[in-house]
Amino acid sequence: MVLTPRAETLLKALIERYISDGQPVGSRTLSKQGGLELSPATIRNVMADLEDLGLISSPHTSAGRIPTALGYRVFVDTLLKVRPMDTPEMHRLADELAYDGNPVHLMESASTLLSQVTKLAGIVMIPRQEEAFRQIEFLSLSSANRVLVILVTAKGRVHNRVIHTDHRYSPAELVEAANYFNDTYSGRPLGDVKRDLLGALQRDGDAVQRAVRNATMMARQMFTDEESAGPDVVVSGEANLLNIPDLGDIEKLRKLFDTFNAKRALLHLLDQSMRAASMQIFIGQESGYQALEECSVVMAPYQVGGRVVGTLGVVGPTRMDYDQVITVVDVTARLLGGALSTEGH
Amino acid sequence: MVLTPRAETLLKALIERYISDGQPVGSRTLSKQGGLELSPATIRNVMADLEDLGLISSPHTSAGRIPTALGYRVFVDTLLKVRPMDTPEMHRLADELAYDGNPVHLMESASTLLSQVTKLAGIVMIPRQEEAFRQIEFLSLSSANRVLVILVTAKGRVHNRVIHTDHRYSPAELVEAANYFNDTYSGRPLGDVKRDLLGALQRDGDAVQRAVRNATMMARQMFTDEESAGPDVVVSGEANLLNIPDLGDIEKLRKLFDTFNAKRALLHLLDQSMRAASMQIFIGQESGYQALEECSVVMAPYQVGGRVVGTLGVVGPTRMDYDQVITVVDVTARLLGGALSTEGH
DNA sequence: GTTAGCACTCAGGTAATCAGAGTGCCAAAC
DNA sequence: GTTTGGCACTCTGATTACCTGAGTGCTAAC
Repeated sequence: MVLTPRAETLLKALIERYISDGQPVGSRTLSKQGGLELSPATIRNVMADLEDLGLISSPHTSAGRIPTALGYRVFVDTLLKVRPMDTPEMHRLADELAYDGNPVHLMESASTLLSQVTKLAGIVMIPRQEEAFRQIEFLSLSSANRVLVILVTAKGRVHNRVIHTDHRYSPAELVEAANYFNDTYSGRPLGDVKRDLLGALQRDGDAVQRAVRNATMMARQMFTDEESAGPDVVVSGEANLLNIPDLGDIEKLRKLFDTFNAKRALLHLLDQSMRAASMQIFIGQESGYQALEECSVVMAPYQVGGRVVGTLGVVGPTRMDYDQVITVVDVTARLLGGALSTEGH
Repeated sequence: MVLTPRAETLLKALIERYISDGQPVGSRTLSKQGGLELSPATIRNVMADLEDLGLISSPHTSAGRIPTALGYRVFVDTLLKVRPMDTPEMHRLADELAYDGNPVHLMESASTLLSQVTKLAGIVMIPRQEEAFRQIEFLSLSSANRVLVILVTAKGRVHNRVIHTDHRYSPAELVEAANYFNDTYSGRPLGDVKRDLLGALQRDGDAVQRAVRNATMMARQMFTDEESAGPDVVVSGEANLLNIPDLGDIEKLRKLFDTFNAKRALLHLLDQSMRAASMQIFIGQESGYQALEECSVVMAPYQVGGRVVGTLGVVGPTRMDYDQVITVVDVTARLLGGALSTEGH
């Protein structure tokens, strides 16, 4: 599929017009504002070619043409020259990203930012990275037989949990238990630690010292159904999608909202985007999900210290302002990565 | 406004019919299945009376009648005999309420439960109660100059935060600081503690011992912009509302979704419900919020140990199945209270 | 290759018509 | 006096017919 330069500019003009108007675009309209000086008739010829190539189509005989998914694809891949965002605008965005030290809040803030600027739905994935064990502490609570277990990971994330014990431990016992644990497992991935603990269940002999047994027992409770769940997703601005006439069919909207709630499909897309390590755009059915068939998804991974740690993006109707969305997603990804790397270390 | 018994049963029949059908109800329909043996003409007479009282109205001359907000009010207050839920059904609900020890998960679970059973939107408020201080611990992290502050409240909730210090503290210093703090503030409300800390800023003289100064400084960081925010709200099942033909106007839906996101209106309603200490029902504009004008809200507070600690409910169209919703909300409130009070104590 | 002209198609709006559902009211029946 | 049957009236919603405007494809001329 090779397009003449003229066909290209025509296609570009048509798509841009359609994106801004939402109406099928006819030859006359294009002839007047398309930039190139051609009569409607000529334009009709070119449009017929474009239709043969599957880039545009007409909803019915006597309406103008609208881009197909393939048309958008070509537009996005080869016609769209994304202009870099000017610095003042970028600073404005950066200011919106409130960082209060809590990474989850930061993600939420990024998601709202995306949805507010684009007027579409913003999504941000918070990956639960496989972290390494750093330190565990057992803290006796003043009420009987309860111990607070605090787990600090190598990245400085803190998990805690109150567990019930069969008897009251002395502070000394607790310290001893913690020491054993910290010596043994420091630096090991959490997954390993967990596996070990479950294995320990079996080989607990009488031979093992009490401190070890105590530590094992308490730590095991800590790890039991600790949210080992998958990564988490923040979605915001779904309500924006209600505004969009393209998604007129309420049934489609419903499916979309269900998808947002289920989040499985989103996770999959986000995951793909993680791997891709650069911006990805899914147009229409390209995402492979029925509910997203009339939607496009623009996603970009964000990095901290050169490593991809998560991904974010925007979901909207196929007819979205790709130009704007792409820059905003790109910039937000960079800003988010930047904000995260200023996190204490 | 006093209704004859006949008018009452008629109103009841009409509303029940309208709730299940969604169509304006005419005299013929009512004559056939209304329970009472009357001709359409008679029924028309009674209906005219009901209309004069403002309990029902007709969308236009030749449609049947539909209940007004006032009509629903009377229906709910005096006509509806809510039957208690049967125990097997109740157990089924109880099973849905998964309690994994995390109260927030429990609330989310309750909200989903509400929305799934009623097919409407469920809301649960998680009040940030004013808690009392119980215990604070400072834990030296292996990386330089970072201390993990752990705060345990009287109710056993744990907050933690990593703070940066100007120099490295020895374990002994940390213990000393914690001891000072625990001795001084044990049992005091968190608000007091916070106030004290901010005050301490001023009267920090050289006279004060080092341990005290250290403790104050670290604890102050802990309390700084600790989410002192208001209570939190969990909303789920909003997507259910997309299904409902009553809210046909997409603009209204949008407003509703915006309201859910903003949550301010909800908080206010929930707050009212907290005070009321028994179930409350807002029909149509009774809630006082524009966005909820075509909605009803059914809320009930839930209690732990006889004290109201939060409130939950359902939002749906004015034309909702009040009978079902009321029992479900009631039962869920009791279940949630029950589940919460099995929480360790 | 480009353009003007022309016949053709189709969606969407407007108006007219019609059936169905329901009401209000009056007079007769109970 | 309450209830009922009957009848004229009203209004919605569906169906149909019609018309206009926008747009196309094709052909022939430039």
